[in-house]
Amino acid sequence: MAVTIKQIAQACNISRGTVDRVLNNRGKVKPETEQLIRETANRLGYVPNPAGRALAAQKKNYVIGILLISEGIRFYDEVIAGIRRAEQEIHSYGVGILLKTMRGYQIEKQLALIDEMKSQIHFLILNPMNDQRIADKIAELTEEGIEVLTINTDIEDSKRISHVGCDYVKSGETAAGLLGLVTRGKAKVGIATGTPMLSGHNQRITGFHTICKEKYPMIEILDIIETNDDDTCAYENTRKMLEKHKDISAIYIVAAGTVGVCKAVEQAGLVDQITIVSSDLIPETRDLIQRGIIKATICQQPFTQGYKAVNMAFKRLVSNITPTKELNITKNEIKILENMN
Amino acid sequence: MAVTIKQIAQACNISRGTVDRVLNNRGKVKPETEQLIRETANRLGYVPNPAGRALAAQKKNYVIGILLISEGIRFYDEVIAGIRRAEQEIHSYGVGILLKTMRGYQIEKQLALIDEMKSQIHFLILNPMNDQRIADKIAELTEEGIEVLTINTDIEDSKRISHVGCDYVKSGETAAGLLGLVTRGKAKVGIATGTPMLSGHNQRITGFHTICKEKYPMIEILDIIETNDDDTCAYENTRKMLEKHKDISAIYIVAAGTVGVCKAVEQAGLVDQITIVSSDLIPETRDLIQRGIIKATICQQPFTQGYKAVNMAFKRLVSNITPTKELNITKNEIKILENMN
DNA sequence: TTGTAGGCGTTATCAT
DNA sequence: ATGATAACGCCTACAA
Repeated sequence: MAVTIKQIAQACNISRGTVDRVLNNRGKVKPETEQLIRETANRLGYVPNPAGRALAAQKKNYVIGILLISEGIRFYDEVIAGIRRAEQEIHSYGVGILLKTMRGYQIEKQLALIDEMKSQIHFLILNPMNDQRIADKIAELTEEGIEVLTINTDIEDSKRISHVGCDYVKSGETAAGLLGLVTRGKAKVGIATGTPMLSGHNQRITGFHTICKEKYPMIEILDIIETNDDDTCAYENTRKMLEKHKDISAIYIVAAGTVGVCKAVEQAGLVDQITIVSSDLIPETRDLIQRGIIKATICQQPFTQGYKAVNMAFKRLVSNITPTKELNITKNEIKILENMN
Repeated sequence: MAVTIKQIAQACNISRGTVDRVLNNRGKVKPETEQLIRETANRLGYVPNPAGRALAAQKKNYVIGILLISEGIRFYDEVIAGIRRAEQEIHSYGVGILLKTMRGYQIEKQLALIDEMKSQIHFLILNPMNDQRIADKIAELTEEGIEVLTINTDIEDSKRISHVGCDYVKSGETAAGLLGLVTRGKAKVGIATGTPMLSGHNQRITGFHTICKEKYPMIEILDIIETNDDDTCAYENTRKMLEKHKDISAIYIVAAGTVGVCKAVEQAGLVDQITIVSSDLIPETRDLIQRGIIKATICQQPFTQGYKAVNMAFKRLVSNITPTKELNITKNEIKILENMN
């Protein structure tokens, strides 16, 4: 059986309370006592019992706040599904979830929503914009004892304790690697990105570009258009691109707007000529794969992102366990018709 | 806060002990009391608190037995890694793991090992051979209060409470689907299976065959050889196959023996002509992918299989939670160079 | 600075 | 058939 605080107390001829004070750095312990306790704890290999901790932590009624820029973006449905699943599991431990969502990328709005949530939460899972003011807000929250974990998008030089998300560069590399295989290394590609304002989108393009250059020199990137993560815009710009470049043989869809891009390709009657690789898997994508329009899509485990983020927050609050890794990277999964689901 | 036994007891004007007896079906309760308690529990939405249960279960010193036919098969390294990770996590709950491994497919040996473990364990995770005697043994254990969960390979018509493993048919379908994409639907394929004695191997071939027939009529299966999951045998038989069928343009490696197959292809100087798709990802496969010999491999989340199996056993023992699903199917992941790790 | 005691929810044992 | 009580490991408020 595992070592307990009680056993350490006995071994040191001291009370449980004091051992607890040392092990949880609550101070007010004589240095030599502390020394002794730490040594015995290490010697016996003490590992806190999560069940005990959870039980004791219940009275605190912890709330985990979550703020996502998810409105109007279907991708987040799965992230939220993961959050809900985790919520069920932690509910019986007396920990609750406060989920807020927003639409669009306005810094002020995000700051305001964070402030609004602040008083009701003990931890924040944030889908941040990459801006200094957000980083400052994270620092402020941390000061006040509310730690922050970023999800899906990270933010540079901030005090967030950890990040859960995919490796966007590798996502682009995977898309290129797969396209290289499928086209036998020879293609003229049009890239449909979301917006250059989101680093994740840019990183995907970087990764895609790198692999093309290094491994598939015969894959040529003809054009890069923006969809603004919007299908109408995607349709319009793809249509123009197809008119401009009659020799396009492949399209890499970096972000949302998938339906619009594919509509343009279909209407131009180019389905058989153009190999389309997309990103993420929403129901519409599934449909397009089933119809053979999209050949493959690169996914980033959105469910896992939501589930894992909540679980890390939970462990931090209830079991006082700090995330071991600063970066928790989800897999870049290749989905084709046969392994889609 | 969630509803507790105590609250139910108060609401019914009765002691916690009785409520516990009802909720855990220990009998010795007056029918009308039972009725009342069940109703209030449902009405209030009682969900047992896992932390409380875990704490109380500790004194039992549960041991989860695991028996794998893993010796000499590198694939299982990852399964075992998953088991070890889960072991660490459940250790502090006072639950231990007893892992036994065996080599080769002799029914008697497996039966003997199960008997040997029986007295020391409270649950068995089994990698079973598909034989009636094993099914009978599972029934016997279940009778005696030791429930059984199958891992990686399932067994028909047995009393195992659940199964963790991949969908082998879909694995084969995925391999074919990917090969179809890469070869643009036109290939002459040689299949290297392990042994027709293992249903998983056969199911992969079935899936592969189905997709070829339905979706890629121009993919022709020229030959099927056996590797016996052994590299020497794989090398020899691949060599012969390559001599016999000069026009082979792709190979699907169904099971182990990957290194042997690839060695034969390399020695025949056919690396550039033959597209190889394999199954699973051991270090040697990784190397072959890096060298461009293998283009893609279909994986089945071995780590997750081990981890999940132990966790389900743990929950069953400690929290009295029966697996919701009878089948827990892991994903068939497509790995190419760029998303391998 | 240190010790004591009670409670978190569940289960087991012993008494009634 | 039912109730009372102690125990699991941890945390905390209060007492010393």
